[in-house]
Amino acid sequence: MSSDQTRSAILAAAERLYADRGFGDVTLRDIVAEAKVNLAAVNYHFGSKDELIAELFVTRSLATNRERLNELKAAEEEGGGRARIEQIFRALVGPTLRGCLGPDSEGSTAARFMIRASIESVPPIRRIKNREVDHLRRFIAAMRRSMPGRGDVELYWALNFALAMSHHTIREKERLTKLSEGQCDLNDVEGIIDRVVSVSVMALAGDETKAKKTPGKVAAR
Amino acid sequence: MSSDQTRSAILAAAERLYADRGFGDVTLRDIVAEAKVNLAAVNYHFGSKDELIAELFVTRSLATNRERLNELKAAEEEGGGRARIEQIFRALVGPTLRGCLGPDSEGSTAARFMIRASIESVPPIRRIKNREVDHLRRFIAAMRRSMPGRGDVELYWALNFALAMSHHTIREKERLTKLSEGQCDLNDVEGIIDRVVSVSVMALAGDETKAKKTPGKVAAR
DNA sequence: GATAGTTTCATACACACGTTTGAAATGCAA
DNA sequence: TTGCATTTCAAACGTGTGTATGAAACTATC
Repeated sequence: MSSDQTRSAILAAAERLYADRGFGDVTLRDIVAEAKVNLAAVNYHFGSKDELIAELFVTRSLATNRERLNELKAAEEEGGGRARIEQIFRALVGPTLRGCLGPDSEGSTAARFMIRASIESVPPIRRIKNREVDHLRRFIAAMRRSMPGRGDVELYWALNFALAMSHHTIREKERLTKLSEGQCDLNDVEGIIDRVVSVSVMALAGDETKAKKTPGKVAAR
Repeated sequence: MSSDQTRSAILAAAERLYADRGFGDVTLRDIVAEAKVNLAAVNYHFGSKDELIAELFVTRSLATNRERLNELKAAEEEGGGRARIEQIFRALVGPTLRGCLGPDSEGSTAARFMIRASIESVPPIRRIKNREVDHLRRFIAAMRRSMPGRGDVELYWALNFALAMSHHTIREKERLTKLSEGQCDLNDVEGIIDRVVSVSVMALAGDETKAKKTPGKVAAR
């Protein structure tokens, strides 16, 4: 058996098991059993368990980031260097939501793995996530070009909220289904993207006075 | 030493250690060393490690829920049974944000513990969170009374997004600080609450046509 | 087909973990 | 003080873990 076959058998088995049962409940012995390879193969090919997890996450994460940037680039070219703000948000949250929700969501191991990674947040994955800042800066730059009137702070908050809605919906999709007793259709991915994008745009474009400082009534305590 | 002293020494030590180093890195032996009690005391007083964690989380979580409901109740009484929608969101996200962000955030062990619980999501805590649905239904009911015109689905989504923004901001506060190079002031809790509430209101009250279905341009792929 | 390099394999290591045990100490009521 | 229940303690148990080892099997090159 060639080396690559073993490597990818391990990767596939690990991703499947992690997706199904979470990081906490899956041991190397489970993985090698599923992959039908020897226990020592993991350390031989990946160095350690953490590096295996990291490789899994990096692969999927890079793919998503590439999709995001492609959409962003397309939107900017279409607008001659300035994408419409709505399209920027769409490029930001679309790929993730499409990947993790929707029709493939149940079938796709990759999607379920990324959901797990989002929920459980194990050390090697956290380490990688912290390097994602550069990637997000590209979106901030695009937003700045798109809405030169807004201060940077407003842009950061809008981006933060867009990611918040997107990730939280993925993380808590089961709770939302349960809470709404099935009334919220988590399979209608495009509808969800529309919602998230629409609210994100409102968060940024909405009432300027409100966005800067809502005097608001202090809640009773 | 009376039984209660040992119990609370364990609780305090555990909360402090979990808050500082996370659930994954703290063992029972660390806890009993910090609490200066015997190893067996944990199992004697709590039954198991998971039950200790659960008790910690339940205590803090009940306190937050109580605060939330108090604010909600006050708002509804003030409005004669119908709270303003803005106040409902404020009651929902205010206590959590105030607890986990702001000036106490660094000092308060409880706050840092709850942030950890939000980030790491360990099994016993997940189990408890799943029972939180009933609590959220009270807010849905209040929202329904406040805005009888809206369909339930819209209410569920708005509540989902409000929690999303609140929790994500807490979870990722360090990344947001890093991304914005300190320009987003995570210590200005009331300002953050204003932002979250304002966007939540917009998500619900904003353009009806938009909220139901944004035709929107399908993103380039 | 001999040789060097790569990959597999069974096995064991070392250890950290949560939990259990049974005796000792302590508290408390009669 | 006696007797009984509660609480503490040191020690060990049993298990599951990631990792290391060294020999065997395999592969490719000459």
